[in-house]
Amino acid sequence: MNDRRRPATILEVARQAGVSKTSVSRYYSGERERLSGAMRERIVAAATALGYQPNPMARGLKGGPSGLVGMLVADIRNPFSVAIMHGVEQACRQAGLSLMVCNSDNDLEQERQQLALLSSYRIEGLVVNATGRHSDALAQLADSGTPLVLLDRSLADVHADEVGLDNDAAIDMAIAHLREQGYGRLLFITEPPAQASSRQARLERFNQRCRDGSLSGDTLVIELGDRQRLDQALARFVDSAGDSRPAILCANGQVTLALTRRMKALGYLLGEIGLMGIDELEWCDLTEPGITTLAQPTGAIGQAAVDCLRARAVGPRQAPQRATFAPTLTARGSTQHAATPSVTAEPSSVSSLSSTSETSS
Amino acid sequence: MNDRRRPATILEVARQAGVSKTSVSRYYSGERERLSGAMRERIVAAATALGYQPNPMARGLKGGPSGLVGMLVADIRNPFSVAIMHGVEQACRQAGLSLMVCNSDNDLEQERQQLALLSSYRIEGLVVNATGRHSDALAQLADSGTPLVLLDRSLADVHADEVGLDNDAAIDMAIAHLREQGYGRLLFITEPPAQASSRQARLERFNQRCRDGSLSGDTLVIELGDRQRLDQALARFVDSAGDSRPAILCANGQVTLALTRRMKALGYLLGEIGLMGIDELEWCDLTEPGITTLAQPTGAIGQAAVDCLRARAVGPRQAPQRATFAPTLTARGSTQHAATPSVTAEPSSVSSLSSTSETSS
DNA sequence: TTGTAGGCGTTATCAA
DNA sequence: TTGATAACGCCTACAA
Repeated sequence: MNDRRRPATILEVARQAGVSKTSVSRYYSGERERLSGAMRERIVAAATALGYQPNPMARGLKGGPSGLVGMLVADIRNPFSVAIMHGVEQACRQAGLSLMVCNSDNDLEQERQQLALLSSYRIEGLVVNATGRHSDALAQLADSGTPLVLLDRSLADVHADEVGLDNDAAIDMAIAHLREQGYGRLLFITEPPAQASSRQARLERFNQRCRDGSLSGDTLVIELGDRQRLDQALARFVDSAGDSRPAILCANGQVTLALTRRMKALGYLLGEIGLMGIDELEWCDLTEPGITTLAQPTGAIGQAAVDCLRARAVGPRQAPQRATFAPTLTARGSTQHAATPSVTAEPSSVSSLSSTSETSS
Repeated sequence: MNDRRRPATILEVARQAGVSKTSVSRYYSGERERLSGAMRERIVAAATALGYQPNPMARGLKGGPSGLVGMLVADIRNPFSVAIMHGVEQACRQAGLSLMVCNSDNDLEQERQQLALLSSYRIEGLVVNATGRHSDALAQLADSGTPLVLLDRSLADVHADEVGLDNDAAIDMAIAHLREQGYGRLLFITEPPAQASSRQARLERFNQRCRDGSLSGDTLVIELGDRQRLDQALARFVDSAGDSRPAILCANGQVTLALTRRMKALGYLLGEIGLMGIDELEWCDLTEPGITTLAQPTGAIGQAAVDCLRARAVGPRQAPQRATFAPTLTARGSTQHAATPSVTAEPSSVSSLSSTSETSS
């Protein structure tokens, strides 16, 4: 077939087919209808013989649609990010779009660069899981008209759609479950919320529920690396519980992981001290007695993100939208103390209370 | 600054600076030295005022270096793939290269498309974790001169460097460890090796060691979804052990996960029946009594991949290279039966036998 | 239905 | 040390 070092160009196809560049171009630009049958045949023949494939760079230069969607992820090693990415990808595929992914690794400078790279490739939309700090690059991109979707974050100064978990619902579900299970004293643990709006939202909601209800709750904001402080806080919290049963609510999967580690290491009994986390992790049913989680519907979130992009690509400039999704509760042993007999029989049998209705606010 | 909808072009910068396009181009193409001080100043001034950034598309059209490296991953949801990706990324960053990632989701057609996309963007190199099946697209890309590195796979008909685990060493280390721990009867479980060369290599080595040694071993090739067959095979294996202690060796992280699930569900005692897996997973120390693993040095592997790319970009056409890395053994409770007292004291204290010397074959 | 010509933003060649 | 000009591969008026 194509033995040349360089890929075939439209001109070569045209020559080989004995037609003009224009006709070949038309064939590949969705105007096949306007070509005669004979013309089409000659073109296909020549193109396949030469192994021709349109060069997106040249295409992009001219300003046509690129069929490209970009995704910028803050931390590729976070399983939650990966799950969302997979959702976005499937949605793209279904829509005939290609997805290119960059990882900013929580580095602002990286984010700048990746953003520049992505935007320079004439992407038709960008799905961003921002590092959270203020980013003028992002704002600029949004202003330039590129459809933008913010995942699990909202940036005050950036004009963009937002898709993510219904944080209020999540916190409420968690609290309700923990109280139902007989836990009277709660500790909410989160990484520093800084500019990460979803962390803020969860923290705020928890605090709010502490204030307005009969809830006896406390919060701990902590850098996950600070093992010493975590251990101390843990001990203090457990001691302070008094008659109430203590339970811990983890703001996300990373926190759940860190906390499970520490609790195991310090010999706390899961369930005796309740443990529950936002984000489902593949090992939650493997570590005895199983960890209760609130799973985010990552597929739906990814799909929604792409939907936003496409809507914005077509329609006129609308006000930023916001789509939130309720999580799914999977109750396991970590929120079940000895005095509460029930699902304990089979470790793998879990009660799954799902509520995946879409909401908007 | 730049209020226009469209990003500034080199021509606009040139005009504003009162110089020619060529000079501006030179400034951004690493030929700053050849410009006079005054010229440089005018250019920077104009460029920053306009917020100018070279357009990679136009650059790519002309054929200059793109500073872009592509990575094609077969399964983005596999933590091992993600770990390697992170390694590749860090190496790229260090080398001043940008990385774009595509996921083929184990789909051959997807792989084709992503490949076309990536290659059309004039990437300077491609790191591929192929789906494994024959891919003429890949072969073509390699022939076209794009530096190519195959991760954890080798494709007979593709001319490319290969980087991955030293599979023979890994199997040998695993077997040695298991025997040391007193396990006399071994079962190696793998997903269908089909075209996945590393699976094949591991399987073959295990078989070979069975034949030439006093090793009493068996192998199971299984589709992970087939729970029923897995359970049966498990039961049969355990029954067949007789006097010897049985242990299972998992070919990769996915297998380890599936097997841990089943063993827990079926009530087998980890350690009583040995369990060990290639690939380290974040929960291996969390599920009692801890799972013994052989961790791949993903950072080193990623770095090596990028090194290959760069070497090939500079140097002349060489014969394909092959770099393999030895894994790191982390012994945990799953390969320690009651009769063997030792590390059991502290769950978090693990004995780590590392051997990260690079080898080549 | 088909073809011609010009331009997208950049780099490379050649001349000044 | 600089600048004019011709590609690069494609798309898109416009013309036939």
